[in-house]
Amino acid sequence: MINQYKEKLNENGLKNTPQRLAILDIIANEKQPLSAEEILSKLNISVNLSTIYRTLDTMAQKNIISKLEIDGVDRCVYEYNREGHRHYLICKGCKKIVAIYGCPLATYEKSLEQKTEYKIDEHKLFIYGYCPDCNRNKQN
Amino acid sequence: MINQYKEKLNENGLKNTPQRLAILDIIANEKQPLSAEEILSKLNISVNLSTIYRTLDTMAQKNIISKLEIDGVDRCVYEYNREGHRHYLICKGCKKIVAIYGCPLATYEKSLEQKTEYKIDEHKLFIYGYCPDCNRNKQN
DNA sequence: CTACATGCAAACCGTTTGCACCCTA
DNA sequence: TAGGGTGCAAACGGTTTGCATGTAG
Repeated sequence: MINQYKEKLNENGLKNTPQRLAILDIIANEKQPLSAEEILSKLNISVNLSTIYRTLDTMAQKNIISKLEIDGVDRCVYEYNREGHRHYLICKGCKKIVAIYGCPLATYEKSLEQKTEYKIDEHKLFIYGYCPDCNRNKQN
Repeated sequence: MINQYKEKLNENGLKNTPQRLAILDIIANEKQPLSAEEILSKLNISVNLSTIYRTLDTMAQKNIISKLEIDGVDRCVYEYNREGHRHYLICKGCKKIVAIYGCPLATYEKSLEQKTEYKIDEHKLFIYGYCPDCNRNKQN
């Protein structure tokens, strides 16, 4: 597992450092996107916040992870780049962010490209609501 | 036109001030979402930036306008609430934001609600690409 | 006349940066 | 041992806030 990370870094011309391995380990094992502070709090070794930001930026540039700025969420979150296009389900109560795989928009995108004459290359879909827990609490 | 704005403010229990009318006038006559600074630069009268932010917040709370934070765009933009659900087409070149009416996601949302057991009440779709102008320039 | 609005300046806060030191390859 | 990586502290920049003053109703 650690060796996978080392290879991932090597492939991308990044040096292996304990900080990078620790950050990569956390983000690769987390299903939900995490903020820099959340990563900090999950680290077993001490890493400076600015190092975390720099590491995340670097990895995002190498397409190892993705950086997300979500409307209604006050800080950037970062997520390991797994296979497959995905969208996000955001709980307005607890702010939990869940990735959703599969996408209903491929043909829509094509038709939009024709209509608008834009060269479309990407889209981001964020779905908002209340998770079962928060929804239950709202009722009370 | 000005009277429409006055009524809109009255309806929502907001006092009529020259600042509010001027801001409302600009945002209601603009098809693209605007940032606070852009509104400032379009104003004919002098209004303090913090007043602009406060006015926009107030109007957003009253549902007169919407506040948008878009991934890849560094500041908040605000838009007059017209009829109809809409999405946004963002040019990665010039950062221009265009609203798109019509939505292909109604049935998808329903199915997702069943699958996830979330109470879904909203979604935001941002489509990224290059506008005809920027696309042409990219080729050169 | 009073409660809400505004202007101004300072604070906020997540993120970025400059620089000296460190350590991987 | 050279060049990238890290820690620390300070800067950044869009947005927010406290407070004194202004003004709509």
